Amino acid sequence: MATPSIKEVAHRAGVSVGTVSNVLNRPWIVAPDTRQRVQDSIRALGFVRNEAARHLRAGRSRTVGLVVLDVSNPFFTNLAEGAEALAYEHDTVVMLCNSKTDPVREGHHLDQLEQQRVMGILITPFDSADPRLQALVSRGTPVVLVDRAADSGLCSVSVDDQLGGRLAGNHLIESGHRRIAFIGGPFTMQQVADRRTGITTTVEKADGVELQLFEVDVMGVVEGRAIGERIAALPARARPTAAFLANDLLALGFLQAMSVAGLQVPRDMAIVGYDDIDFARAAAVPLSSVRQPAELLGRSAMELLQEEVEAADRHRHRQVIFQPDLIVRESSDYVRR
Amino acid sequence: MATPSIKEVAHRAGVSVGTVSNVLNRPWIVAPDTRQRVQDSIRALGFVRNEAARHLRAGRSRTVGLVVLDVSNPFFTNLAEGAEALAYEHDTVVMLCNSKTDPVREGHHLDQLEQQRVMGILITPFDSADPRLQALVSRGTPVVLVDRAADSGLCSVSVDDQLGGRLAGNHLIESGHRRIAFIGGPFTMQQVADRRTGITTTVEKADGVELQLFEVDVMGVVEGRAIGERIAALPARARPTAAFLANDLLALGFLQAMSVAGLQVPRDMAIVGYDDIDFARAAAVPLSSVRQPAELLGRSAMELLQEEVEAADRHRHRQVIFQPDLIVRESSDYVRR
DNA sequence: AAGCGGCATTTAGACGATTCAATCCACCAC
DNA sequence: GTGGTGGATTGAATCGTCTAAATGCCGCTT
Repeated sequence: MATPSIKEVAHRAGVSVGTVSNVLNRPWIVAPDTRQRVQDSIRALGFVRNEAARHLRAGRSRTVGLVVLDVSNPFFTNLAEGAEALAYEHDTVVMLCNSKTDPVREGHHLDQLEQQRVMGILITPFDSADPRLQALVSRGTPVVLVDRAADSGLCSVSVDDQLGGRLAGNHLIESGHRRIAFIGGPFTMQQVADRRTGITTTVEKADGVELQLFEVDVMGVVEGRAIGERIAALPARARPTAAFLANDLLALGFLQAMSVAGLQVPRDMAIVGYDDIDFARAAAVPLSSVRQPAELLGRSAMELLQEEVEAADRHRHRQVIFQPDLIVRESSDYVRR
Repeated sequence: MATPSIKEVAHRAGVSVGTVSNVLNRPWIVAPDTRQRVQDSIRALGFVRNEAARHLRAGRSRTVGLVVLDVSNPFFTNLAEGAEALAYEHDTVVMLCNSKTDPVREGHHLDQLEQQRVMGILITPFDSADPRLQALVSRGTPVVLVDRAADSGLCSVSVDDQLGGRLAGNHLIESGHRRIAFIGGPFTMQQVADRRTGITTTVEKADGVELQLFEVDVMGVVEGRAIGERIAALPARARPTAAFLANDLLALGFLQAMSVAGLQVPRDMAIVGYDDIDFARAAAVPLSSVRQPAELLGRSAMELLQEEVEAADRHRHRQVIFQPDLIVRESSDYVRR
């Protein structure tokens, strides 16, 4: 009843377990007729390899962990698809884990992955300085940071978030905005901090532009809507005329709040999001957004990991950085006099 | 250098491996000072349990596979979150796999999961009659169908898709539409077939209403846009005045195409989608949609699986069916005279 | 006929954790 | 002093697969 093992396959084929294993792993060294007999036996019994046993024996698994901040953010699922595409070619499996921007959940997933002795971990960490991450690495699990630059101690694949912030900032300032909101969070997250730094430096260089900061715990549609309501309720005089949001989910929620509050986008409020997810262009008012090459990020991260795993000793950590693009759509396409 | 094993922990603590294992699994039977010594040793060496070994010994893993049709569809990520929430409580891990509506990829994932001897599999299958699925089950892996009703041979959690189709159909007919398009695919997928049957029966009961069918390979934004362009190009006389799309991604793409083609929604074209994903209400024209309780689906499926795994022998397969709700928003809120 | 090379196959440990029967020891009762 | 009791600990077998070394076998050469 239970799944048959290699032993039963061997018995039925009248050979030893070693031979069966050879058929499975180096079929060419087995005599053709023996091979045939074994293969028949495998089929007849419905034998399925036991990955746990292989893994135990081999000492390393064929699974890669991918820990992202939010699976319901299309940015991360696109990223995951990129990673998985490459994994597929290397006959490895991707285990997608959702930390929900929660260090506790993140830690839990890392523990699980380490116990599974995964080949390696791709992670968009909540905090890349987390000592637990360091410990993980020092205990021998290769880690590649994704969407987050590492210092020389790790491989990483990221996008220049400060540039992203500057692009958005420049665009809004050039469009004549003088009160701009930056919305994102938590500010301790490097991605958010960098995007903020980017727009901050731009604003500081310009004369008479004020930047208002709004922090959220989680960057989802709901939070964007909430902040939007708060801002819409401000007296027009104090209210920013443009908002730069640290991701598109926030921006979409924010946009909804504007429409509910009866504010016109982009006339009363210009909006720029981040990530350029597919839904951005389908929004009520098509959303301007800073585009990141999500799939490429995932793919490159996996590439670096494969490299590290295979080269093992002579591997040098690398930090790959991509450039973001600003995509201007209707939501910010309005020049303020 | 390599991760230490239980043996080294035992040696350092001056006890046998059995004792270490006891500290890990039944700490209360170990004398307090011995326990302390072992725990210190564990900490000092940075010992991490080897899941592969545990699994091999135990014969069953603590992982559940979840195979969905499209991870970038928020419906499925919501569903995944529901499943994972429950898994978390049971100290099990969810492995999220993306079949991309491709039987080959689906098969590949099932193979991988079976090799890993997962506790069980939750799957939204491409084709629930697939003999491979049957084989999998007969070899002993518990399977629960998700978003897809099973016959008595399996547990399943689904939503009444025919009802969903009828709700959409009634709504559109009552709004005065006489030429309605149904768009989805592949038609061989049960969910799609049922939604279609639902609207078809409704249309047949009404006088003088015509239903036009459009089939797509994959239900994504891109495909929706393509079909939208095709339909927008029809002469107004032949063009349907309303479209019911088998998921929201299609609907969002379709909506975009309407706007590009200069057709007003809902006046020139009413639109009803399916799933009611978060983005539906944030769309250019807020989208009417048939809502499915995605998280609940995931949660319930996991519940059934846990039940099957634990009760083992005295388990009776159950088919849980939820009811969908029609959410009417602006995209179909227009009565045609 | 003995020896040898070469191929096909077998044998026998690992791998790391779990578990259960067996052992050990201290203490108490008689 | 003997036997018993019970709690703490140990030892050894086991899970399924892989692999390196060993064996067996055949035919060929010398």
